[in-house]
Amino acid sequence: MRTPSWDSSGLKKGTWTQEEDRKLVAYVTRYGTWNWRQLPRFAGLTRCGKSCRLRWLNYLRPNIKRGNFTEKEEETIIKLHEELGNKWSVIATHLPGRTDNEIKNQWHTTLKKRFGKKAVHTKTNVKAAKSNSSVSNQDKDSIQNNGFFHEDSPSPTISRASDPDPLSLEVSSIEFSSTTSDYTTNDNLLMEEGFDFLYACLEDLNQNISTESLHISHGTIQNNGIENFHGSDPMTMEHVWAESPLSSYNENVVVENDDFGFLEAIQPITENSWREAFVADTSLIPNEFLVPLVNESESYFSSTYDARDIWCLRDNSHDLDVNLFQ
DNA sequence: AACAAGCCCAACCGCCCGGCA
DNA sequence: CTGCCGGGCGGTTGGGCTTGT
Repeated sequence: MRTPSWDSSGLKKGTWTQEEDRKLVAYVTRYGTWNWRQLPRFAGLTRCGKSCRLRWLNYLRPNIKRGNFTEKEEETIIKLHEELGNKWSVIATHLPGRTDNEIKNQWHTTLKKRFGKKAVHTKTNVKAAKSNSSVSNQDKDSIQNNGFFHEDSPSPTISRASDPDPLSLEVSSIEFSSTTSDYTTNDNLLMEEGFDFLYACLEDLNQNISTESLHISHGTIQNNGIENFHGSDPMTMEHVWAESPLSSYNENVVVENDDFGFLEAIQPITENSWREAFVADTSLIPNEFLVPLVNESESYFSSTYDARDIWCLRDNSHDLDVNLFQ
């Protein structure tokens, strides 16, 4: 779309490349979106945080539904737009898998012309929509929590029986059931070329996950060279887990295979999780999923990266930006 | 085939709001 | 109370794509 360019501060703008997408996906699936502004630096991206956030929310996150809008979806948009006005994010909560941006585009490009004259909304009903909106915070959270649907949310699990877009990034094979908190695979899983690494992991994950009980197999976490960012005492996994944004979700999920520990991050996180101290537990990171911090010239998924190199955790741990952990 | 016009949508921009110190 | 920070949101735009001539 937009021609890549750089602004005065050296940040890249314009169309995202596949490589940038890979970096962002790899980083967010492992670490979540703890702080959008800081994230690009640690994900090896020369983008502003806002741009990363937008790219993730509108394009890369799981459960994004792409392709043409169905008649039913269009009806819903028209109806809700009559009711709510340009509250695209609110409307989006009624259309699982659709982003506010996509709905907005659909309205401006197609629906407005067809129904715009009919669906004139007044200031009054917009106001009413604001104060009386039937969309609860929970509904909003369900679509905003890192792009994942809250397990308590009424939002349905997304199924994509119709018009799948072969180019879409469907990581929707992970379905957060409202009752069992388990994973199920979706035979229709489609991955864009270049993301098969996630596909492969999801398959393996499915084989290695038990839903019976919570079981943490890790022992005491070493400080890994990061000192005092979370207290001076060595932390136990229980502490991390208790403080983890994941702790309130999918507590029945057991990751038996540490190799896929990074996929824990693909689960919903609490609203404030990004504000919490960032814990870089590199012991769980398979090298091939690490995102390089410094050297961008090499392959990002190369096994040549050592976790401690990535996070500057060897002898030069003092190089680590300690502000990140404050 | 070549060109123009319009369509479409990813991405950007600027403002707003909530949380926090 | 106030100012700062960071995410959310709605409006707008750039440019590739499609369609019409």
